[in-house]
Amino acid sequence: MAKLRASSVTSETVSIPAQRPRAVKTAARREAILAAALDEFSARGFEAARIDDVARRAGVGKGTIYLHFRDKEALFQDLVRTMLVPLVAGLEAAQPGDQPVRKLIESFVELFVREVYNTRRRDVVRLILTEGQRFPSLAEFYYHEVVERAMTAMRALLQRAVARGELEDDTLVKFPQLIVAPGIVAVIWSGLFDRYKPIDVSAMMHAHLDLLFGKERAP
Amino acid sequence: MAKLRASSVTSETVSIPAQRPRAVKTAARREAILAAALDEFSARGFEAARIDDVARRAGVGKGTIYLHFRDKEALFQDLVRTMLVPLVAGLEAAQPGDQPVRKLIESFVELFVREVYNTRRRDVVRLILTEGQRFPSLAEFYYHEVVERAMTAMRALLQRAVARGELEDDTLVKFPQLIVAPGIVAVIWSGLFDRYKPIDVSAMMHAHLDLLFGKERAP
Amino acid sequence: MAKLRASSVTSETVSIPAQRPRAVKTAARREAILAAALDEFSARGFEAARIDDVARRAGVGKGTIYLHFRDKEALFQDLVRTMLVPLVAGLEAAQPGDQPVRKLIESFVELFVREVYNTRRRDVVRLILTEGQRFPSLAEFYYHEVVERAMTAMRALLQRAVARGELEDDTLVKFPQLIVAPGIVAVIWSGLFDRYKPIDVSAMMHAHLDLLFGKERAP
Amino acid sequence: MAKLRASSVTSETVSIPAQRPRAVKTAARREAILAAALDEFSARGFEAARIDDVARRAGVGKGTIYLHFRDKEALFQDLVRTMLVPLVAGLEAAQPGDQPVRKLIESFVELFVREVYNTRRRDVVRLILTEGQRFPSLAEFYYHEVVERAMTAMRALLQRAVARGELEDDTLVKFPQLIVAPGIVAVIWSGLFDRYKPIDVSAMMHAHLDLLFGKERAP
DNA sequence: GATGAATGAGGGTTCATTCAT
DNA sequence: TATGAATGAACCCTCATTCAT
Repeated sequence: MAKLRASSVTSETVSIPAQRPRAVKTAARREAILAAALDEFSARGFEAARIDDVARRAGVGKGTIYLHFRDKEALFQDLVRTMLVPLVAGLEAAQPGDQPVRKLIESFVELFVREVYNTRRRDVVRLILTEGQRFPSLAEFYYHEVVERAMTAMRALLQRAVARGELEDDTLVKFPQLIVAPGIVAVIWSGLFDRYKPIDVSAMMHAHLDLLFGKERAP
Repeated sequence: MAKLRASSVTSETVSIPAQRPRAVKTAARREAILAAALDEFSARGFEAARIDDVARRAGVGKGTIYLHFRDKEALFQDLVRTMLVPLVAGLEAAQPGDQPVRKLIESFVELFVREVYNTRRRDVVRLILTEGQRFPSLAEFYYHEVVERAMTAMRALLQRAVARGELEDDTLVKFPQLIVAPGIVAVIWSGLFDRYKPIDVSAMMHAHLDLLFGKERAP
Repeated sequence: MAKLRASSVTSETVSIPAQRPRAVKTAARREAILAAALDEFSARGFEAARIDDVARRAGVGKGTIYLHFRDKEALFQDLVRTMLVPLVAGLEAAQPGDQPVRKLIESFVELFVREVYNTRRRDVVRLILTEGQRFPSLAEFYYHEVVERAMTAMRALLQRAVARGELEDDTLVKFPQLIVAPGIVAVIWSGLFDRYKPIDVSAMMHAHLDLLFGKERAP
Repeated sequence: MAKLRASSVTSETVSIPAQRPRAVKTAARREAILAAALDEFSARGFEAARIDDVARRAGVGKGTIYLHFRDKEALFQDLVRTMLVPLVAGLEAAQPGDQPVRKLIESFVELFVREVYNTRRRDVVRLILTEGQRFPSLAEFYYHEVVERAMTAMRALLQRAVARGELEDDTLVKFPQLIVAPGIVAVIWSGLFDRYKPIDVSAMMHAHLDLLFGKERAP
């Protein structure tokens, strides 16, 4: 599981307003803008979010945003890419080793819960799901850089599970989306219905794995 | 399966500009506006959609829209409710009879594919998923009127399946969302990635059922 | 004083929806529209008043208004002329006889209070004062048909008062507006400040006459 | 009379587009907008005036207006208050000294003619008279801040005139509005009828004073 | 670099007017 | 004659983007 560590992913902004080299201050500003943009885009959607509010929230002038991002759309796309690409990198670095496939997938699920669902990245993922259609280049990027690669990796893994007898047949190999479907649903659900009925992602996803792989024996 | 027919749902507008009573023409106009609105909202999202374009597409003057809907948001919400509520009614009318639960769920899945996924209603569902967060009243309506009721019905059904021995345990009873998750994912996917890799919902959902209930014996 | 009666001025609408000759019904409708228009124009001003509200208030369809008046402005101008012209006619019919001038002017003041200030005509006068500037043709009409004629008549009267020794000099002959100024002010005041401090026009105008002509001996 | 000087009131905008601190330019812009707004509101009335025209006339972009004023109504109300409040302050600073009351009132009349009637403030006053009814908060402000205070001051003055024997009785004390009535009428008249018969306010108001206080002996 | 005042295209909404019924 | 659904010009206001300071 340690192998699935997404190391470079925990970039939390720390602001020490003391004397720092220009480059550092610039980078910090960029981070502040991205964080503010995530807040605003998540709360109101891409179109309704106002650059003015992003600036205010980031504590910078409106013009400053345009020093870092060409326009509103670039800010949006950079935001999405900046916050998800490192994660994907982490994913690809994962070494199957010789564990049972189910364990690996469980690790993956836990990584998702820990590093995505329980962080701001959940909002980024939700933005892709909700706004992606209006940004074909983003959808394309995300498809080729994330979805396709993840599915390929997944398929290899699942194929191995079939070969090992961990899975009865190759149904999942054909539709690896089924593995992540509950995660997607949880992200959507949390945006729409959490106030009415919060969802326990971790429990749901493990239940899901039980259904796919058979119930785990109690430890 | 016939019992899951959603009969009154196929209202397609046909325009014969001949002599028709005014009421009919007015209703037809309303339908045209709703259809155009669905197109525009789906293509660009709520915020970016322009009333002007809806009007043009519907073949009416801009002011006419305001004779039928208080404002842009009312148009959006009416659209969503108008197109989904009849379906829910159909769902609730479904009689379990004495069929195996799996058959019932298959019927449900097929109804979804036929009456939602393969129709304009897929776009309506997608609009809820993508815009619902910005319309709390819509999310609330949809949660109480559709999600909650559907989950309750589902749970009863699944409970019966457990009692009958059709399901090994009550995992699904706890997370009935898992039944529909692939459907949700398919709706999202079709908006984002269909151009890169179209998805076969029906096959995926049946594969999903195979995983949950065990593979069906070949017919 | 009886000579200043403005007889044909009390046209209050009475609606008997029974069988009436067409012409009568048409005229009644016109009256209803004018009455409604006065309400709306007075309450909101010419620009802000909506034809729709006038129609609703008059109990007719919106289109009906256009059967009686060319457009919104014609409605406004007809309204003003319809309700004031008969009054002016009454004024001109006044015969000085041989009464003291002060008595005549008092009669005039009382006519104003009774037939203008205490009736809907006050609102008409206010509309002229507040909207007249934007309707040059109305201002012109009103100047030539009412103001100029009234001033000429007034001047003749005042000249006589000077000749008779009822007035010390010809100051008022030069500025007959001074006679009516308090009436104008009262009309304006009643629209702006009556809720804070209602004004007693009659008392104020008689006080004004006392100042101009000397205090009347107690009766 | 010098005591009634309304000194800080003659702020005419002078534009030297040279190097000026931003604050100055911003203030100048605000003034330009107010001046343009007065033109447009006076010419067409509040409702009919277009923000676009105000902007064009002020030589600024449309959006600029909204940097200075919340909306059209705020622009209107700020305009009225900005241009009259300093004057009222001037009024209140007036010291009666020991002059005859008539002299004081003459000074006041002359101040009105000089600083109101012969300036743009006449248009502001006219706007209050013609639009005030539709802006209750403005009417209220104006009543409490100007009318009421002015009337109180006036009454004190007139009371003194009675005590000194300058006035025969307290008629004017009861209706101090009679003092200013000709001024109000002149403002209205100038908007409606000046093109047909211009009015000599100063002469009219002095004639009015003659009538109230008795004719002045030639100097 | 950083700012925020200024801009003006754009879009939601209103409402006078028309005209088919 | 009477109606009110339909229209679209008009207009207020917002907000992404620019640029002088």
